[in-house]
Amino acid sequence: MAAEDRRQQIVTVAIKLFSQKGFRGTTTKEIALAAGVNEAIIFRHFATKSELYSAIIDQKACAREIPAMEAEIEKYMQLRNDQKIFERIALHILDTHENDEAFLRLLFYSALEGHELADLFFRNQVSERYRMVATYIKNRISEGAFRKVDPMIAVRSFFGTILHHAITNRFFNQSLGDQKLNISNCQAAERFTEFFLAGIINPNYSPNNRK
Amino acid sequence: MAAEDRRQQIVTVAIKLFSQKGFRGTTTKEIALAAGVNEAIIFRHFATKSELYSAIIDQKACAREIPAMEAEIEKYMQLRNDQKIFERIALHILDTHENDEAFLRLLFYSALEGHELADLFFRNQVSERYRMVATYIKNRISEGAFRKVDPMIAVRSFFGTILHHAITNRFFNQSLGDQKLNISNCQAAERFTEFFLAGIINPNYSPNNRK
DNA sequence: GGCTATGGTAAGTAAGTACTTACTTTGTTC
DNA sequence: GAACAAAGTAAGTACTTACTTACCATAGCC
Repeated sequence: MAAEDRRQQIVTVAIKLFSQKGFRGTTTKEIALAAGVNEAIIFRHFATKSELYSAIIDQKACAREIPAMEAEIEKYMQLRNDQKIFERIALHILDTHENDEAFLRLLFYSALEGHELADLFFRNQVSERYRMVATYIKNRISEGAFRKVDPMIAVRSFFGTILHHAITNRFFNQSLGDQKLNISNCQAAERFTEFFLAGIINPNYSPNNRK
Repeated sequence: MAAEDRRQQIVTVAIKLFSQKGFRGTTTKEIALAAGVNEAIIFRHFATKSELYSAIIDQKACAREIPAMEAEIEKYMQLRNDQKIFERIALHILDTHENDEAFLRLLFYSALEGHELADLFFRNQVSERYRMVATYIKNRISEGAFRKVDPMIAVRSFFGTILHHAITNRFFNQSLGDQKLNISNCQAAERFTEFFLAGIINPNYSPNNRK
């Protein structure tokens, strides 16, 4: 196998294992076994185990988001279609976490073990999205469409709701007994968004009669 | 030192270390060093490292909640003082996580590493609290005081908001750049509750004129 | 066919790891 | 103060860890 392919294969295998057992909990021997090569070739491609982790970080933390999704949200923002905006964001988060469980686990391990992945991800991706949504909410408030709330409170409420749903379903669903909430991501996005918007929309507002 | 005291001391030290570095990431030698004893006496008190973890679980997962707090909430529920109810719950969660960071980390490590602590905690504590709040919301809806929403959606929204705030502030505050939200737990409880209630309260309701 | 670069391996090493053994100290009881 | 149990220790054991060394195999080029 060509060097670059092997390198990528090792990274892919390592992502899976690190996400399952953490950085400390995964041995280079296991990675080699899962990749179907001798342990030594890992160290030919990566000087240390940490360097392998760094390669993962480069690949994951700086991954560009699907621009199609961002464009879609931009469009809905211009149209002032509140329901669609928040529904789309929610669905994106829920789907991402469902399709890439490994990444969610990797993020948490990173935060706990003190690697830089979680920090970089927050800095590069989450923070930016928070800002975007906060700005939109601010605009809607000044238009009179939303009640006068602290945009950051609203943002945390919304993202908190969605993330909590994703994490709870992923990690703790078995533990919840009869308190489960087994609905599709699509439904969840719709209903959490409805609930959120009902709390923030200004009931006295009509688009033709701005404040 | 008496056996029971030493045992408890080892557990206390182990909680701290496991929460910092995880079960797999903490060595029995480190625990012994931090407890100021020889490694062998850990194994005199606990047959294996796992048994030490089990002792922690017994102590943490089944810890009785402050009954005073629960009584307080019960009282507010009877008085139908919505703001106080949710504010008190929120404050309890935020304060718990602030005062016992170790426990939050222990829970996450447990969920990731697949120990039973997280599961037990959810089963014994979280699930119960979800049920209690969901029931209250149901009652308020049938009284006409709250809008007709799915109580589970509302519960996840509320707990999600609060937990997300606690976790974000604890783990990722440094990474958020200018998107920080540095307010006291007291303020956070009050404002998140206000925001939540605004979304769920039935605007046409007055206590003397039930549905 | 010989030469070399490259992808691969077997078999190490030194420093941990959980856990044990054989022994010493210390406080209590009579 | 002798007897004895409990609290403590130093120095192991067998195994695993990240990382290394010295060696093979094959493909491409002359």
